[in-house]
Amino acid sequence: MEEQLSERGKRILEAVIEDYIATAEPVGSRTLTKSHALALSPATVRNVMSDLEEMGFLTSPHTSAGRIPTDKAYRLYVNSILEVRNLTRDNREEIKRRCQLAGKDISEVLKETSRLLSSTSSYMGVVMAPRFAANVFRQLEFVRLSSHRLLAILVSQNGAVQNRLIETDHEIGQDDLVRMGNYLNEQLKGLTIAQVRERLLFEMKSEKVRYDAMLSQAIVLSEATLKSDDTQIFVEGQANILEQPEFHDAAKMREIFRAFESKGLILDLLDRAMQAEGVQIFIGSESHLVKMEGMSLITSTYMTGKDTVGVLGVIGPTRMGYGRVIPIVDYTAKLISRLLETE
Amino acid sequence: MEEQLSERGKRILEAVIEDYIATAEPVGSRTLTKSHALALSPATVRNVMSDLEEMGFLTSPHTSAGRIPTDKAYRLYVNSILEVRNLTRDNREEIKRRCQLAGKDISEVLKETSRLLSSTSSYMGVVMAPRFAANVFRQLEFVRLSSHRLLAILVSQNGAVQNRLIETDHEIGQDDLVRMGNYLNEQLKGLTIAQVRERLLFEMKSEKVRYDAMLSQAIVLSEATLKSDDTQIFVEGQANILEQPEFHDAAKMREIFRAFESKGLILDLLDRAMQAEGVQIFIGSESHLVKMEGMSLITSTYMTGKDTVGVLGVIGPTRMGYGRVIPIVDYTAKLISRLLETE
DNA sequence: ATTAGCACTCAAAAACCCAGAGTGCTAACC
DNA sequence: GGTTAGCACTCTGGGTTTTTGAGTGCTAAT
Repeated sequence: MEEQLSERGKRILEAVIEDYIATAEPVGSRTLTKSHALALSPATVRNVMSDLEEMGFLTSPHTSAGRIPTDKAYRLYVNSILEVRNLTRDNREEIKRRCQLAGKDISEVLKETSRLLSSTSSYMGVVMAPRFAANVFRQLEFVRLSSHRLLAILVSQNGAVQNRLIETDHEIGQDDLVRMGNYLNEQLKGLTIAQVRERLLFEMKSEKVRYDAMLSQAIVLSEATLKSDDTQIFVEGQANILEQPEFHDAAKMREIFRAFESKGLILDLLDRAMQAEGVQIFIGSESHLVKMEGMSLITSTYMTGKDTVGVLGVIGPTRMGYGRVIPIVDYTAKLISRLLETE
Repeated sequence: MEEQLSERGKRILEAVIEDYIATAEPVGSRTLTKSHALALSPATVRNVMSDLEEMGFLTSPHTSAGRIPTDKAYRLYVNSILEVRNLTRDNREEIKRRCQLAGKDISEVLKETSRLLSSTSSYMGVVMAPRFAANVFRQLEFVRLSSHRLLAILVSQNGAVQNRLIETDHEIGQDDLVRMGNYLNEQLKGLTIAQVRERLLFEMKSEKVRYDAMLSQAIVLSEATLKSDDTQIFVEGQANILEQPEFHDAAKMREIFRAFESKGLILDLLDRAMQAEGVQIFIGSESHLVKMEGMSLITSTYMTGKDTVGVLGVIGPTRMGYGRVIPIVDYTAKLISRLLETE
């Protein structure tokens, strides 16, 4: 059944996919012979297309329309037919220009990166901030806001900052805070955030801490700081998606927006993408998420030094310009990695 | 020309508005007499409606459709007809429950507030973070990330945090940073952020600093930290807007999303809303922004202590449930003010 | 002043028709 | 054999026409 795909079959499949990517319309034998210079008659093409349909690479929405590629076809396409174009110099320049971290908040940089991805690809950009837990602890700082309220600021090696408001039962003076801070910073130096957490839980039970009210207070506070590691995700350029003809229909639009409103869905996907290093492509139903039907995701991980710390990418319709977008994602990820290098 | 509106006229106008709010369909004399128990025949109602149209309170999209309220009508409605309902206990409880700042990032709290506004109103929630420049300086902290890169963390009185990555030319040691920090914190205590900035620019030129390389370095660094006060705005629940029948049409949807993509538009509006204290309502074209045609904005300022520091609200179609939404916005703003109190 | 009655209007929905793009099949062709 | 021309058939989308029904404005009666 699964007979080998002939060279000609491939060529025609490619042509169909490219036509469909360009027009978003089902493509028929006739149009195909015209737009692509295949030295074949429509009738022949029809036969081949019929075969491709049988093999599961094409479907027709109804009997007398043209045919559209299936997810399986896209998969084949990106795996073995597509040749990735190089980025133009302009593109590269623009990306470099807009990924500049000096003088900015780190999350601001990531948001800008997301915006950048969206505007250069003209689909949706998505960036997942470095997972905090995997980062290396750098410094913990307490700032007293009022008698019962203080602010904990946690800084990681690569410059990511998290802060938490903390309400305390007892009054705490500024000098207490400084002492606590010093103690903790000493203790926790060089650990990853996840390790820090373990350490704190462990210390909570130790003899020494048990008899020092202030220390135990400090531990409790920093524990509070660490829990709830809500990973930040930046999704930008949703309006771009609305431009795509396949989503012109209002109901579909709404569905998509609802889906992306809670970041949970994307988080799942990106988490999965982080398992492997480098560029990855999820096509439509491959993600096994119903909501992602008709959409593809191109991601790449980025790193600081040797550790994969995050992932970024582009979400668009399955019918997206893979050849154009893949290098954008790839290059951007590499650039971010370079920027985040701790030297 | 501008004759006085009769009592009956008001009653009917109210009925029209309420019907239109409920159905989003032009309302005719017949339907009106049925839904609202007016002891009048359709014909009479027609006459009155005709008068209202002449006075500019109603328009008809075409001759044989019902009528819809104009912006002017909404204005009259919210000013002198509408009676604001009280919040239900449930509503109040939910708002309280979800506005909880302990253990969270301050911007996380604001984002959640925005989400809350959107979900309780079922329109779009919007929150503008406290304008940083107006805040009172609390602490400035430098963290050394690597030999040429450091992180400046600026904390304001109410717990808002901004941080910036800074690249330096010369190498700077950790102890230098501590000394700089101490010096600056001493100097800048109690000033507003805006004043801090002025002060720094002034100090840059002073004799004392000119001859102390380290100090001048510190000044330059903190200047870098302060510039670009990008006010954060949180807009949530855009998908809610898509649910509204008046935006079912795809082109309109896209337009709205494009408009809100750059936060500039909203920023303008919110800035204006911040001029006056308390709840404010902008109806459709009143905002003089073409993009806001067909949309209304209900805002309220919130404060820490006696100072107005930010503004939050709900954006929806002009045809929105004012009576329901106004108290939501009002209550939320008050709650946030309470939470931000420095004690 | 109010209302019943009536002729008139208009947009939206339904019904209808037609052209065009596409298919599958068969038979001829190289 | 693979390829192609020819043909009958199918379906969708777009345009036109018809119908329907809610709504209006006016006039005349209450």
